[in-house]
This record gives sequence, C-alpha cells and structure tokens, in this order.
Amino acid sequence: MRKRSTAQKNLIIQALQVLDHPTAAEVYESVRQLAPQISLGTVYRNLSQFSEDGTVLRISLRDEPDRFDPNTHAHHHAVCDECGRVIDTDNSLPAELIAQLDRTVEAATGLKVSRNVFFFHGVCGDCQTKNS
Amino acid sequence: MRKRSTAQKNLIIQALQVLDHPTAAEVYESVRQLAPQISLGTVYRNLSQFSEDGTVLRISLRDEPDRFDPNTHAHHHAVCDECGRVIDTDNSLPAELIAQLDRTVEAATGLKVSRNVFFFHGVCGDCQTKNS
DNA sequence: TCAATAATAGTAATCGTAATCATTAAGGAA
DNA sequence: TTCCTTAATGATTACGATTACTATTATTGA
Repeated sequence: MRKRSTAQKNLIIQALQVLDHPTAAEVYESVRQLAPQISLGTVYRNLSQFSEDGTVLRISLRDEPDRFDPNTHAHHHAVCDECGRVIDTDNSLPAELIAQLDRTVEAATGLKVSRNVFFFHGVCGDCQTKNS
Repeated sequence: MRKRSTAQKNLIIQALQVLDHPTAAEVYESVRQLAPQISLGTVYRNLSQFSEDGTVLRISLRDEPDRFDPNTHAHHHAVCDECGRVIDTDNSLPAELIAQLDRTVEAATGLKVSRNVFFFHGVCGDCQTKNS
C-alpha cells in the first residue's frame, strides 16, 4: 500500500474548493472549524504533497505566503497588486501564443522549456472602481 | 539631502555586474573580499532599495533565495530546474505577443495589466548535454 | 570645520515552511 | 474480526531568508 486516505486530507481538499486561492494558514483555519485537533504541520505536509503529485497548483508570489489552487488545468494567474487577490486566467490564454513564446525563449537561451509560470500584475476590477 | 553615496553601495553595484543573477548572500561573499567589515544587513538593505527604485530587478523563485539582476530592461527569465541557473531572455520576446496576452487576460479577468512576470522553466543547454 | 542625519555594522526578531518523533490509525492479511 | 505493518498525524522544534532595531559612523550641505 502506498497512499492512505485520511479525514484530514479530505477536509483539506474540501477547503481548497471552497476558498479562493487560500494560503496554508487559511486552509488550516478553515479545516480547524470541523476538525479542531488538526495540526498546521499536517496542512503544510499535505498541501506540499498535493502540489508534488499534481493534485493542486502551488502559487509562489514575492513576499507573501504560498497560495494553493485546486484548478489543475494548465492556466496562469492575474494578481492584483492592491488587494492581493489572485484570479485564474483559466484556459483563456491562446496556447499557440505561449508555444510561440516558448520557441523564442528556446532559441534565445538554449533552454528546453517544459513549464510556464506567468503572472500578470495590475489592478483588479474591484480596486479600479474603488479608486475612482 | 536624500540619498547618500557610500563605498558599500558602489561595491554592491559592482558585484551585481560581475556575478550572474546572484543572491544577496552571494553578493555579500563577493563584496566581503574587498570590504571584509560589510554587514549582510547592509547588502540586503541596499539590494531592497535598489529594487524599489528600479536600479535592479528582484527575481523571486519558489523555494530559493531571491536573485538580483542589474539588467533593467524589460525582460524575462529562463530557469533551469536542474542546476538552478537563471538566464535572461533579454529583449528577444516579441512585445506584440506579450501585449496580446495582456489584452486577453484583461478581457478574461477584468484586471488592468501593468507588469508581466514570466518564468520559462526547463533544462538548460549545459544540463541537456550533461544528461546525454 | 561643523552639524544634521542618512547609512552602517552587528545583532536580534520574524515568519513561512520543513523536519523530527512519539503516537495514532489506515487497510491488507490471516 | 483481529492483528500487524507502517503511513499519517499532532505537537513541537528547527531552519533559512529577510527585516527590524540600535548605537555608532560617515556623508554632505552650510
């Protein structure tokens, strides 16, 4: 036997689906309401494993804790620099464009590209209206 | 008076130009050979200020210390997942393609894009030959 | 030359995350 | 069902990168 299913894992997966790009601490707080004895280490351990086996996507942004995204489709993220919100780009990015970028990078750097990590920083719609 | 020039700042700038995408610790080690009394805190403080005023670019990658790039032109980075090396894409990426991606993201998410942070992960040329 | 204060060196503190380890509990076999 | 192996947990400690603090030093305009 390799991987065991536990109540904690299930609760973490559920929390990921309810919350919006949560941090490990946010997952912990959420799960704690249903399972008060859960350890923060357990949350970190499982989130790390999930991101290793591809169950979730780990989002690392400068100067803030990692966020986790249960959307496993290839997609990228828009980041609001004012409120910090992370928005999925879903599959809205034309794959041909990205493939073209990859080829350009490969030609320029000699690196064989296997994975793209794109962040589009700016101001989200909510913050735009809030500012005006 | 606002900003004073110091020997430490000059040495840090010099180190950035000699080293290849160094971390703060690498800059510290390098500068220490010429100015053994310099403090790691001074290196961090100045690198942070440089990246704030646009003198250098700060590169944040998951699970490893930040790197600093004196290349202030708009450019992106290729990252070798085997040896960790970071390679500038310089201005080789077609600006029109990126503008097109930005517009797509803006339409899909409502976020007004002001800055792109792209990482192209893969295996660099050196590691490819090393593997074969 | 001097005075005001920005910058430094040295060090302690912070914070997100990983590691450790004794205990608990999946889950396959008998 | 019961038992056994061992994966997973909870609790805690450790760690590494970075920032904050503070007394001292040194830059620079007057």
